[in-house]
Parts: sequence; structure tokens; C-alpha cells
Amino acid sequence: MARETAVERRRQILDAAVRVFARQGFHSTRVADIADEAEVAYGLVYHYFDSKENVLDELFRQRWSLLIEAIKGADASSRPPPDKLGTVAGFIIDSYRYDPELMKVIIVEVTRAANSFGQTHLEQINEAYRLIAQIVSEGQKDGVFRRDVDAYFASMTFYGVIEQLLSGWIFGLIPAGEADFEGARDLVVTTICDGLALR
Amino acid sequence: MARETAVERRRQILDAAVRVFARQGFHSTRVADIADEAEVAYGLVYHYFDSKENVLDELFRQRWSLLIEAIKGADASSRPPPDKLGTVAGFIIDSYRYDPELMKVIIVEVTRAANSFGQTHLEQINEAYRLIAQIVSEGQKDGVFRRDVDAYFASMTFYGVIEQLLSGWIFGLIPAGEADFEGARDLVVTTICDGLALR
Amino acid sequence: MARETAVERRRQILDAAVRVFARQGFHSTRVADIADEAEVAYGLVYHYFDSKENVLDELFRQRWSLLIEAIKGADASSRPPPDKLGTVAGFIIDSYRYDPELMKVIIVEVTRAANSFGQTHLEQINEAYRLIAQIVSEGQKDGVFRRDVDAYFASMTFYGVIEQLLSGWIFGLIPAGEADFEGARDLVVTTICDGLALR
Amino acid sequence: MARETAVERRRQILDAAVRVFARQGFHSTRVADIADEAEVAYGLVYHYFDSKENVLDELFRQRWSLLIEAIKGADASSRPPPDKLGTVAGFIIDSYRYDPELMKVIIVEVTRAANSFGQTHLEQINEAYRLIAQIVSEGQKDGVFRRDVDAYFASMTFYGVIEQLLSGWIFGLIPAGEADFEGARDLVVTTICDGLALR
DNA sequence: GATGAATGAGATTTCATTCAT
DNA sequence: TATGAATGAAATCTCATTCAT
Repeated sequence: MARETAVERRRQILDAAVRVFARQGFHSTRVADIADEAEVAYGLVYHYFDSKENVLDELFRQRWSLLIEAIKGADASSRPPPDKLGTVAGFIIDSYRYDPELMKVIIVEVTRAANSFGQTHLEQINEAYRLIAQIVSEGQKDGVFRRDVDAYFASMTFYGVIEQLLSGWIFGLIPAGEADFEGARDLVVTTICDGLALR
Repeated sequence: MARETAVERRRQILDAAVRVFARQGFHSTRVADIADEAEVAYGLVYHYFDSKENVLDELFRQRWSLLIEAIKGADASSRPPPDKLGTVAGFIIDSYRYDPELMKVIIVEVTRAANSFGQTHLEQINEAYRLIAQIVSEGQKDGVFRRDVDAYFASMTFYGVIEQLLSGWIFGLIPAGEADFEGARDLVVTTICDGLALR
Repeated sequence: MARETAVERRRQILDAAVRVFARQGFHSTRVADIADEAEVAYGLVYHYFDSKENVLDELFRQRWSLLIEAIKGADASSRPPPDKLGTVAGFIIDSYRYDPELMKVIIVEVTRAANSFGQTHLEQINEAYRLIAQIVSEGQKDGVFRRDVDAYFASMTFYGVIEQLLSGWIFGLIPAGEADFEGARDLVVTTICDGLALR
Repeated sequence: MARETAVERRRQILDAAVRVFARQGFHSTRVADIADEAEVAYGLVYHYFDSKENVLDELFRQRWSLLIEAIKGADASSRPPPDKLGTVAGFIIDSYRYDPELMKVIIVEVTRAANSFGQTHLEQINEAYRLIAQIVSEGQKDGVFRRDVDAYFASMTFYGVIEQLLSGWIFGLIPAGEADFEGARDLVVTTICDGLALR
């Protein structure tokens, strides 16, 4: 057994959990599956985490706080609002691109799971919506975005589009090649900012 | 015990299931909860349904086929494509408006639950996406919609916005008064068709 | 599987529990042991009882309430106080005589187990002490018992002697033949009432 | 970390064990609780003791051998038998008076716990009973004690009274002030030797 | 001696499903 | 059809003990 620090062991277990959660879903994975995947004794999972739920919580929190930071970072730049939205969309898309299993778990098991975990993390999820709304709001003040659509509503809209896009990839409904990831960012921004209608 | 036909009994159980699934989530409801809520003997649930999952399946299928019909109906009309989309959006919004529990169950437990049920019903879900894509596609042929956004992609986008909207209501993140329902339909269409950007 | 009423099934499980608790002790018996001994499916124990602890609780409560009644009955008679104590002692001794396993369980796992169950049932246990104290107290008023020993203290003393006697039988330290049971009652009363000392 | 001898470390752990056993009961204390209470590393408990049970064993044996010695000492004196019993009662009562936690543990977890530890230490426990019986027996030979009560039986009786008394203190059923401890010794002897009945 | 991470065998409890009536 | 008792396969979580350093 290689000597690992506590932090490394936690990570080892978290990484394994991502894989099995992504593969089988949270409810269908037993703690034993996580331990097996991590090549670690059963009890060690409980040495590092209070419960199976706790593992998912941590997975979510770690990732989501990065998203929050990314949105704040985008907002802090001096670029035009549509570009800020593009940065946010790009961050989320790249998150999926480079770690599709983790994003699958977060979307399927947390973000979109109203009852169990969604409720637990609702406030954190909502913070992201609010930060995006702020970007929209500033765009409205600057005269870049229309004012007859509520900023928070627009934010929900924007996030909904991205999450549906990721769902499409997760379910294998839309192609997920490198080119698709590349194009997706702009497509999202174009759709949301310019709309489908020609004029 | 009132004399009920078999069909009425099934409905009685299905309706009860909607309420408990909405309240507790599918995984947290026991078959006994459904029976209690339906004021029916425990074993009777198994008399009418093969399994707990089967109950959810039926709930989904019944509702979703109405959606499919609604989309087909909208498409069959001779109205302009944005109006067709408005009809679809309106149908889904009204579905929530008049039976929020059922729609909550369908979205939370099926549509957004990739692993278990999502996979089972993927094809049916996808049919809705495809039918919406068809509306977009026709709009593109008619020169109403831009052609540089793939029709299926646009469809996903459109559906994603609506589902996020419903999620907002379900989670209590956005106000759900009658006026909100009234306005939501147009807001969705405006956002998707015209975009956020002023021009 | 014989058709049994719910009450009979409960009893079947309770009786089996007495046997295994007596044999292995509460902490060493698994619920599976109870089910096996009762020749019943594992889950049925949980159908009838909330938990393993709950089974023991019921065992105790049923028996102890008989004891309470017996003490009240003895007190209600118009016999002299030492005879009343004799009746109580006789009841407890006979309880052991005719159902040694149950009494073993109650003494070892409840009455003498300060921490876990003792605390839970302390009030009920104490009621027995208080009722016995009342008999002593009346004897003091009548001039039959000395007054320089507190009635409650005397009651504890009396009960302590009996419980130690039963412990002796339980542990196999003193002979437990029919004659011993017969004699024990009077021996207890003699010791407590007349004392060891000659005068 | 202070430099401690091995003997001191053992004592440190034993003393901590007494406190947690008294507080939570043997079955509810984890080895980690002992280590925490002793402010010692988890593994050190296993360095000094073979098992958790082993800790309790040692606690019991150390104390009980003192009791054995005390009884022998009392018997060796040339005082009248009732005084000898008084010495024994006084020793046990003082044991509780000056270390109630330890006595609580010994009574609740060993002496009164028939199954697990009671059996293990039965012989040692019984030795105390026998030594007390010897005192009674001598009293009978000397014509101080009645002969129609078996000496061993009388010994059980005597010990039962004391243990019930301690149980009363442990459970908080009888007052445990200094005066109560002072009086208890004589009360026990009076009750056992003279009996409750006036004559 | 000292440390505390690692192990894994249980034990309790839950509950979907079956089945006898 | 209707009932609800009966079944037993999991699944989670605990924790005494071991062990590598």
C-alpha cells in the first residue's frame, strides 16, 4: 500500500466516487463500489467521509465554488456583457469537456435533483444564478441588453440552455467532438443574445 | 369501500403516487406511502402495477404523449413558426400551472434524472426534441429563423429554457403567480426568438 | 406455515426472544437469532417490533406490570405486613420458578443494567420499590415493624435480597430444586423481618 | 508529552476507562473514547491492553481483590461477627463513597451482568460470597447467629442488600450525602442482623 | 513506546416484492 | 379483486483490532 497523505487519500476516494456515480448513478452505487473503485478498504470511505451523501456533497461544493469564482472573474473583467456570458458558458462547457464524469454527476445528481440534494445546495446553486443575473443587469444598464426581460429570468434562461446542452452530451443526443465543444460556446451566446429570429 | 372500476382504481393510485412522489421524491417514497395516500390496501398497488417504477413510468408516458400530441398539433397549424413555439411553450407552462405536482415529478424524476428513468424514456423524450426541431427547421426554410444555428440544437435550447423555468418554479426561485404564468410564455418566445441583445 | 393471528405471532417472537436473550444475553443476540429461534423470516421481527430494544422493552413491561399488580394485590389484603412481604417474595420467586429464562432476562438485562435499559424503565422499577415501601410503612404504623429504618430503605433491602437470590439461581451458585424454591420464600421473610441475630 | 512510566500510562488509561464506562456504559464506549479521555493516542490503548474487555477485566480484578482482602481482614479480627459484617459493609460503602464511578462500573458491568463478564469473573465473585459466609458460619458456631438460615444463603442476602443500596445511589433513587454514607453501614447491619420486626 | 490510518466483519434496519387467503 | 402478513436480499454504518512507520 503506497504511503499517501490524508489529502491524497480523500482525493483518491473522491475521484473514484465520481467514476462510479457517473457510471451507475448515486442511488445505485453502494459504498462498497466506491471503495472497490478506489482500491481501498470499505471502512476507509467512512474514515474520510461521514456518509455516502457527504461524498457527493463535497464533490459538488468543490466544483461549484470554482464556477462561482469563474462567474465573478468574468464579471470583474471590463469586457462587454455578451463576452462575459461567453466566458461563463465557456467555463462550464470546458468543465464538461475536461471532466465529463464529474459534470455529469453534478448536473444529474445535484443541480437537477430537486428533492434530495438540490434542496441542500439550493442556496449555492442560486448564488450562481444571481451572479449571472448581475452580468445581465449591468448589460441592461449599459444599454446592451433589452430591459423588458427581467435579469434574473434571463439568467435562468441562459443557465438552462447550457445545462440542456450538457444534458444532450451526457445522454449522447448531440455530438461531443472537440469541434462541437469549440462551437458550443458561441452558439449559446448567439442564441441567447441574438435570438433565433432573423431581422 | 365504494365500488370502483379497475380503471378508476388505477387512476386513484396514479394520482396518489403523483402527490407522494412530488412531496418526497421517488426514491424516498415507499410503496406503502402510495397505498396510504390512495387509501387503498398495500397489495393492491401490486395488483395494478408491476412495480413502483412502473407507476412512475406510466405517469410519465401518459403526460409525455400529451406533450408530443401538443407539439404535433402546434406544428400542424398554419401559424408562423414563432407562434408554434409559443403554443408549445404555453402547453408546457400550462401543464405545470394546472398540475404542478405531476410536472414536478416528471421533470425531477424522469426528464432530468439521466441514469435510472431518463435512459428508459430517452427515446420518447428525444422525440419531443425532434418534433420541436422540425418546427425550427421549417422556420429556417421559410426564412423566419436563422440558418447558422442547427435546428436540433435550437430545439434543445428552447426546451432547456422552459425546463429551467419550471425548475425555478419548482424550487421556489421565481414567483409563480397567475400573472407570471401568463407572461412566461411570451418571455420564453421573446428570449429565444429575439435574443437579449438590443439592436 | 400455520395460520396465526397477529397476537400469536407477536407472542411467538417474544417467546423466542426470551430464549435467546437468556442464552446469549441481549447484546450478543442478533435479530437474526430471534428470527431463527422463532422459525420466522428475518423481516417479520421488524414487522412486529420497531427494534431489538423494543422487543426487550415489551418483555420487561409485560412482566413488570404483573409484579406491580401482585404487590398491589398483596397490599390490598388484610393480612399482617410480614405476610404481605411473603406474598410478594413468593410471587417473584414463583416467577422465576415457572419462567426462569424470562426472569433471567429481566434481571440481567433490565433491572440490573443501569445504563441502557435500567434508565429507560427506572420509573417503573421504582414504582415497585415504592409500593413495597408502602407495605413496610403500614407495618411501621401498625407497630409491627421498627421505625428507625426508613421504609423505602427497607424496601430496597427486601428487594435486594430477592434479586440476589434469583441471581444465585441464575448463576448456578445456589441449588434450585423445588424444595429450595419452596423454602426460599420464608427464608427471605425470616431474614428480613427477624434478622440473623439470635436474641 | 510528559515522560511517564509504563505503569503510569496503564493507570492513566485505566482511570480514563473508569470515567467513560461510568458515563456511557461499557457497550456504548468506543476504544476511541477511552483514548480521548486519557489524552492518549488511539493505538496506545492496544499497546497496553489486549482488548477493550481486558481493560474492564483489570479494573474489576484490581478492585475486587481489595474487597477480598478486606473481608479476610475483617474475618481475621477478633471482633464479634456482626461487627465483622459491619466492617465489610463499611468497606464496600466507602469504596463507593470515594470512587463511585469505579464501583458503578464494577456493579453495573460485571457483578450484575450475568452473561458476558459475570461468567468470566464468577469464581472471584463467589469467593467473596464464600468468605462472607464463613463469617456468618463462625457466628453461628459462636451462637451469635441463628442456625436455621444457611450461612451461604445469609451471605448472599447480606451482599444483595449492599449491592441494592449501591444501586440506589447509582440510579439516584436514594440520597447520597455524607450523612447517608455514614448511616448506611449501621443500617445494613441492623437490618440484616436484627431484622425489621419489633419484638 | 507511540501514532493513527487502514481493515473488514458484522449488526441493524429498510422495503420492494410475493403470496396465501 | 382485495388484503396485509411474510420474505429476505441488500445497504448503510460502526468499531474492535491490526499494522506500518
